[in-house]
Amino acid sequence: MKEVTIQDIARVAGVSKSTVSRVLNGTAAVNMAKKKAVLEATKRLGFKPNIVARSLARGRSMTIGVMTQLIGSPFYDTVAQGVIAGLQGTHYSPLFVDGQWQRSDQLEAIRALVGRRVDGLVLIGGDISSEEIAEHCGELPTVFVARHLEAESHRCVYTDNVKGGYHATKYLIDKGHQNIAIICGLEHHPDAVDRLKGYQMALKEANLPINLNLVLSGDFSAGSGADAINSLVASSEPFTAVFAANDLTAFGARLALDRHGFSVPDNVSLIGFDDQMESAYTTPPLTTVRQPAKIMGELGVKGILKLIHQEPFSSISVSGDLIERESVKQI
Amino acid sequence: MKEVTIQDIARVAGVSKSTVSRVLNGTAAVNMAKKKAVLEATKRLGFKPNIVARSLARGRSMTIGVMTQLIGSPFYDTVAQGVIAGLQGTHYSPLFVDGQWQRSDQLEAIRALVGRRVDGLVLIGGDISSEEIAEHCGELPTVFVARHLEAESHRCVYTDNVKGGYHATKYLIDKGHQNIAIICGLEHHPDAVDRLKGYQMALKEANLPINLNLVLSGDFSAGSGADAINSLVASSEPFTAVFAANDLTAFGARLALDRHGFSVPDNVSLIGFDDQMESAYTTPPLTTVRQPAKIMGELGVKGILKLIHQEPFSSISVSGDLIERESVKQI
DNA sequence: GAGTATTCTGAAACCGGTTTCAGAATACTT
DNA sequence: AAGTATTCTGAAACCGGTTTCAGAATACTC
Repeated sequence: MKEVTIQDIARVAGVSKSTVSRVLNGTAAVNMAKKKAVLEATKRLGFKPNIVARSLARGRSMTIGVMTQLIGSPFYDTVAQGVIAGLQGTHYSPLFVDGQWQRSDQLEAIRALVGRRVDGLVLIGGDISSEEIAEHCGELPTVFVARHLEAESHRCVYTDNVKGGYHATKYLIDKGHQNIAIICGLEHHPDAVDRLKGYQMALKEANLPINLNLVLSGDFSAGSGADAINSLVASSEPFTAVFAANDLTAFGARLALDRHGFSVPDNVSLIGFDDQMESAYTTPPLTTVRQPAKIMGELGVKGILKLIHQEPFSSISVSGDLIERESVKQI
Repeated sequence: MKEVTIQDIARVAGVSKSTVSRVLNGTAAVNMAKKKAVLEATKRLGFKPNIVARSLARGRSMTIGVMTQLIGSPFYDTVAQGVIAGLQGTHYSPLFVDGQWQRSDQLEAIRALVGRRVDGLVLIGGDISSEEIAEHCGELPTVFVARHLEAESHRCVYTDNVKGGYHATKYLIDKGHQNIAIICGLEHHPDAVDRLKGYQMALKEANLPINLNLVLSGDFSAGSGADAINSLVASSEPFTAVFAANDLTAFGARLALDRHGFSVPDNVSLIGFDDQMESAYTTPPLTTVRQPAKIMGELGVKGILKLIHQEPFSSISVSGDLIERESVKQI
């Protein structure tokens, strides 16, 4: 099926290509009669502009490339939703690629976006370096969301994970807990190390010792949460509260605690991080640190649009709120 | 920053554009020396092909448009992951758009993809009609995933939701339950009506009455699951088991049951649908009907690639497995 | 009514690639 | 060595739009 082109319309309407283009884009005044003829032909032939050709000619594609880490990850998905929402009503549309948590895939994904000549890049999370970004993106307007890079501190939207980890831990301490375990996220993941840092800060501030037997490794998955609890219980190290690096980990921990006969929150208090959709409906509902993921996505979009229009933009740090539900108990 | 073009390479390597193109694509034999010169210039200048221009010239974009319903929905995200996995290693890359569950957004999204001249379309879920598809997509190779349209029965990949609903209900009946409530999904959503149909089928087959007081409305959200249980309990209609239209609904139901003092599974058995990631870690772990979402995504990709290469393809129905965990008890 | 300013419009160049076509260079026959 | 087949290669056309430019048509001055 041959697609209808601007040329066809020109022929039918009895004008030149240029005039058709002008009418369709309103880029210049056109005689009323011709304008009408063009519009009618457009409608009659069912013309749909070829965006590829237009992008090439204009040198702009009106798309924003969005790299996410893993479609299906509750947190990153929510950020992505914020990006979608933020783009609503602008003339830009998002083009998503998936980094699959892999450095190589991320680079590949970015290359694909750059090759498609996106007008801007929103990178959600990930762990590629400033140098790699510079090499691949050059002058392309770029904003980092849910990530804070020293060298890019003029264009990041992020939450302070140290503060978040601190708040969570402080909250447990204020509730009278002293033996607080932490189940960490991926070892080298910046968010994970920051949350751990916050945990340590809060303990230190309260003059509580940092007991390495209570620092459990994990990888942000539910399974790792369960494993961590299993090994903790096996070690018979006493504890009354657990801070999980994210909600998913908390879910796993919660089940494992249950298996070992610990009730949440009566025997053990549990706090998560993220506030994913399901967390309000676990039994008991999970107390957690909410990251304003959607808002971060929206702010990222605002930022990229500013950069595209050459307006100034600088990093924004949004704060996570502690959502008190029922998984933590005063002792 | 001016991008490096094929013309620049031609100049540096002392050959014509055509030759550069031939070397880069391997479309024709080229003298060894020139080939080398071209490759070297390419590397030295850091050439990155302009995919927009290439797409225009080739008339193919090497991208597959993927419309999902809502980034962040556990089930659809898993399908999307299958699509990503299926495309791995092919030369196609996915371009995601989000239908936001809205008919208008879906049409808009499809228009955007068609305008970008994607080579094929994978539509995950949604509720636009065959006619609308025909109008917007024309001859464009298209595959429907997680959806079964009568008029498109030559290109769908779907699970039999009637069968799934039947299995779930039958399982409860086999466990001795007679008063089985169902919390439905969105009223006009095909998956929801099919699951309800399966529920009714199983009851009828077992000669159990269909008690309309046990048919609760819902919308696939956790909140609607909780609401449904609240109104069910308020009605004081006796029940011993609940079949939720999806896992998220089951989570909400589980919490509400807990609030009303019903223990799962001791007082009430609960079964879900989808088997989303979190379901294995609820307390108790949720018995559910697993939809092979990822596999469906992969099969969808296989299908679209076949269609693009003009090979035959016909609909595939995959079956959901019942995953027995601990939320259902024999009575 | 001649001269100038404005508004329209089509031809042609352009965006950055691919592909056709025909001629040049080389290799193979006899 | 002449004739033919084969392999390479560059010029030019093309993909489907946008934009520049210069000329045509119209409107406005005095």
